[in-house]
Amino acid sequence: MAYWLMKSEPDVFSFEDLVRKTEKGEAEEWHGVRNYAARNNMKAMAIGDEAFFYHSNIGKEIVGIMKIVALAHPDSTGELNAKGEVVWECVDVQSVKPFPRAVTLAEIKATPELSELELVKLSRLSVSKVSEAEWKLLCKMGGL
DNA sequence: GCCAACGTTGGC
DNA sequence: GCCAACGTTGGC
Repeated sequence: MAYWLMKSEPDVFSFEDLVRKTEKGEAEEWHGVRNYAARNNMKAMAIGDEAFFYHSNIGKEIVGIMKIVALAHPDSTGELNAKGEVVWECVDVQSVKPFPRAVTLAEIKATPELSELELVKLSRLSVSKVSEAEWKLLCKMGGL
């Protein structure tokens, strides 16, 4: 079981949007990732892996937990290459639970134990890894 | 709105 | 295969 962190701009797709879909029994395709490192992380995901949902730009905070419900598959919004293949892939996710308290980027940066978090070190990576120790600490900071 | 970090592209 | 130019992301 691995842990991840995935970013979305909430005015495009927010955690609340994901909760609404999950309540209807639907899953969300995490489409639109156009970065190889992020794609490789998604290909490494297993069903049941959990991920933090981070609101970038607006909020800049971790707002909840989601889980991987489908392995990486071709991105339905992905462009085709010269051979007619879809280059980009993505996983499907559903919400698990919101954080009682959102954990802001400022708080994360102020926490020495989180100084190695990929969210901090590789700020432009939209799908990053989280270690088990980091995961537990962030859950605690989020009030879980 | 600016800028730093970083990925991608294209000329050589 | 190197590197400069350019585009994009995301924090401030």
